[in-house]
Amino acid sequence: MEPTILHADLDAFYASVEQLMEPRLRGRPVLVGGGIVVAASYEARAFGVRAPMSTRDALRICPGAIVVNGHFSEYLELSEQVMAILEDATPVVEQISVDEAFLDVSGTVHLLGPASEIARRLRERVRDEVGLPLSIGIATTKFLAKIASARAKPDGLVVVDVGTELEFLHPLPVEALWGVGKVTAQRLHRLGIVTIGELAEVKASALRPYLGGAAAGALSSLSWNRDPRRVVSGRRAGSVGSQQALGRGLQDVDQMAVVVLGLADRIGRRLRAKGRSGSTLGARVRFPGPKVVSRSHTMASPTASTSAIANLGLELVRRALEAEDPPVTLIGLSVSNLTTNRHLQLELPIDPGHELRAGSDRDLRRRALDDSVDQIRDRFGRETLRLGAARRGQDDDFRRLAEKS
DNA sequence: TCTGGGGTCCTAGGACCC
DNA sequence: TCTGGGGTCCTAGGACCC
Repeated sequence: MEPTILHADLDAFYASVEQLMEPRLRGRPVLVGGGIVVAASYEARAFGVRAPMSTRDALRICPGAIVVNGHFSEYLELSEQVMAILEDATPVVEQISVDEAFLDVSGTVHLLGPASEIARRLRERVRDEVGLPLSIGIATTKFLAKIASARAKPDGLVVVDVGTELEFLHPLPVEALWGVGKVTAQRLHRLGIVTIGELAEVKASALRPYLGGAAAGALSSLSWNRDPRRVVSGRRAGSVGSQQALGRGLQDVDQMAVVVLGLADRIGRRLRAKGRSGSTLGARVRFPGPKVVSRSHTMASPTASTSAIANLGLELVRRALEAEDPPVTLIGLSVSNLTTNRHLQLELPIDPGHELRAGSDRDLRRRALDDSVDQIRDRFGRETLRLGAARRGQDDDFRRLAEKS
């Protein structure tokens, strides 16, 4: 029997896309980012460049590198193409970021052949049809498949056969485990635990005082390749946020208000484009050094309105300033406790096609929008406050539809 | 040590309800 | 009035991931 959980991971995704779009970058060290390196091509990694590293440091160790700004909409587009190919192998695809997904092929192996054969064909298709290198790991559990794909890079395939999992896992350093970062690794090292095999020797109850209950239990299980998480398709985001670093920092609350308005605008647009609203608003304010203060507030009803997010956001930032003095080096806002706007989804199917085609004409778009508001009014008998928010959301969606047609 | 921006999950205390 | 236990929600902070 073969393992059937795949972890597919595009290699150095952003940098690979840049090399795909710009032939002169191929075979050369490429850094994507501005102040810091967001992604580095394998040619740059050979010099020791890692993300996130300041571009200055990266150029010092890799002087020949070419720095490019990201093309994020292109990344999204290619990501969607790749995900579509993955979905040909099984409907059970769980996308966990732009460049990564889990697949469970247990339901399709009888049609498409063994998992390793499915993986080989997926890699080939992504290479031929999209032009990007894809690495795949295959194992009996999610986290082991992820470790396997990391070992497969660059541009490879690694299968951890049934029965050989612990042999594969135990010699690896604890940092290879999903969920072990710098802090946890240090705590484990202090206990004399360096490899996953050594971790497996220790009972979860003995780790608990150092790592907390959840982490102790989870890591202990993982060290024995016990990972009950299923591959789940169609996950939806639980929060939408935006943040902005402020260089040396802002002193003036009025200047902070401008930043907050910009963040609220971005978040509001994205929420409305997704047809969602949220009822909890959180603000994160960073001060020089490692000091971060967060404040949050839960509203009586969800919103996707830019002005509501901006007003409450500014209030939360003010409250954070009671705990610490400026300068403020970063402000972040995020909306969570998301719900889906049913009004919006209910009304979207109407199709005044001829009006949408005239998408550049703002008035025509508005009229199409007002038509749908009338329909909502008919159906619900009144125009509620919630409806106001949904209407603005439709504006974004209509614009997208208009641009497509 | 900081440099970015997008997220998830966990912990712990307090308020509140039954 | 106090004692007890169980559960949910909210808030603040932290670790981690890509």
